[in-house]
Amino acid sequence: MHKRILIVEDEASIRDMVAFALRKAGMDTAQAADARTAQMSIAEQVPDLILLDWMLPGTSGLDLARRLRKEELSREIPIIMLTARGEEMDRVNGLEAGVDDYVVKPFSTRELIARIKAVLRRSQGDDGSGMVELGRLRIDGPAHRVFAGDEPVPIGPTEYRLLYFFMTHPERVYSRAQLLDHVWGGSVYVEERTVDVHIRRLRKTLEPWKLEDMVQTVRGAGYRFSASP
Amino acid sequence: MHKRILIVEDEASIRDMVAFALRKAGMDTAQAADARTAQMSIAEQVPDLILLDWMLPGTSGLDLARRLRKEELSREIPIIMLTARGEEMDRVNGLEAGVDDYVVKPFSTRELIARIKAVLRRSQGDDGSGMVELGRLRIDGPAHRVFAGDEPVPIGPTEYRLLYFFMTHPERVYSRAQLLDHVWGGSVYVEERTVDVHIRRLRKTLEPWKLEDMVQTVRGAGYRFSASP
DNA sequence: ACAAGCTGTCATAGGCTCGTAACATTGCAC
DNA sequence: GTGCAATGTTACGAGCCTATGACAGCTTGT
Repeated sequence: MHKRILIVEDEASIRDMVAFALRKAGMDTAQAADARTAQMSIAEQVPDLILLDWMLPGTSGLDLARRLRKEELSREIPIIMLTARGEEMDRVNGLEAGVDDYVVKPFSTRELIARIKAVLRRSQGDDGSGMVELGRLRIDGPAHRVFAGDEPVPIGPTEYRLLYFFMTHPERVYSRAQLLDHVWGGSVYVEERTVDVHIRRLRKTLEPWKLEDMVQTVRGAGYRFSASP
Repeated sequence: MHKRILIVEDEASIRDMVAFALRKAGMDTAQAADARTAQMSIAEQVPDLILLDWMLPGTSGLDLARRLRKEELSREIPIIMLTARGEEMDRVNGLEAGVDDYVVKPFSTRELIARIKAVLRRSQGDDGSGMVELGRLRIDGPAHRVFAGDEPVPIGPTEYRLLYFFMTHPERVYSRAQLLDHVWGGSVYVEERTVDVHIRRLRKTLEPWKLEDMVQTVRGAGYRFSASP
């Protein structure tokens, strides 16, 4: 099943180059030269992943990323930022905006494709059925249910979204701001500390199955979901 | 360890200028004015990277690139193409031929060197995934985690940053002042002896895996991180 | 309208880290 | 071997970060 990648980049030569490489790698591509076109393209057909240039005429890539995170339609789409050399220092900002990964120009298409595949793999639990499994935990997306072993786990809406995000993005640290962007959606303003509370609640719901250790605190950085202690 | 760069360019003045800049940047250079000479040079000593002019008398740079990709000996050598303005549209062809990057003339030597370093870095196992490995130690940047073999190593924030710096800059001595600058970030003032304490703490966290000898004292100079005793 | 379930915020408690100072050791020059 | 300088160790109080429980406002279902 071919993945659809939306390339948002104002420089035509780079856009074409990337599009060519991706098609050769068996992906479908759509292109946009600016934020407006990008949003129209998304409205028309939701891509599986967005490659987003940092510098865009008009609305910057970062702004567009933030905006996409606020829309229900586009919140779940993974985003990879393309940044020029020297813009690396802004990584932090991008990560806070809920960007999934970065590729620094100049990049080889091989590297780019590897990253794309990595992000797609991460954010899809692999089989596209909506089922994700990690350790003894299993989450059934379509059914909106969580299982520990065979037993169903009672869980509230926000905790469910949080857990779902963690299950689809395991083994990686996320700051409170990132979690807010990915799980809450950025359109709402809530205190960062609120994340702590929901982490606590998630741990508590996992306690009966002794799985609370999967939610790990990384002091000074954020939280991580992992199968290994 | 100096990298060897082969410059394939018919215009002698450009060739010399580039060679001069690269040597100043601590790289070794070899030169060739045409495809035939280039292949002989490679046969004699395999370079770490090839700078290849797009336009060459006789066999074009693109053809040479294709040819090099077919040879077992030269298949893995990264290639950077030098193209004149207006030739950008041909990027696609270059990609197809397995070119790693492009630099458009006229270029500054600083840019060229940056590109070379970026490509070399990528070709050396730094795949941009944020994973660093040295001896039995492995550090996973995105996950913010350290492993000794397969076991996770519990580690605090500062020790983590210190270890991360060491892992990315191994086999080299750093004074306490340098470590403060790189790990603590020059804007804070702390006693130099504080470094000693953190070195001690780092060694202690590595002790359970008998890896404490990787952190080595260089009396009168500072500390060094190394895989060999 | 009422009950039950959720959520975001706060205040407080609890732990963990960090930078220093003080003291112990080691290495080196003479 | 002596003595000085550099490094190793340990202990500790302050400060920072997280965990936790309580609470009032909301939403949903009855």
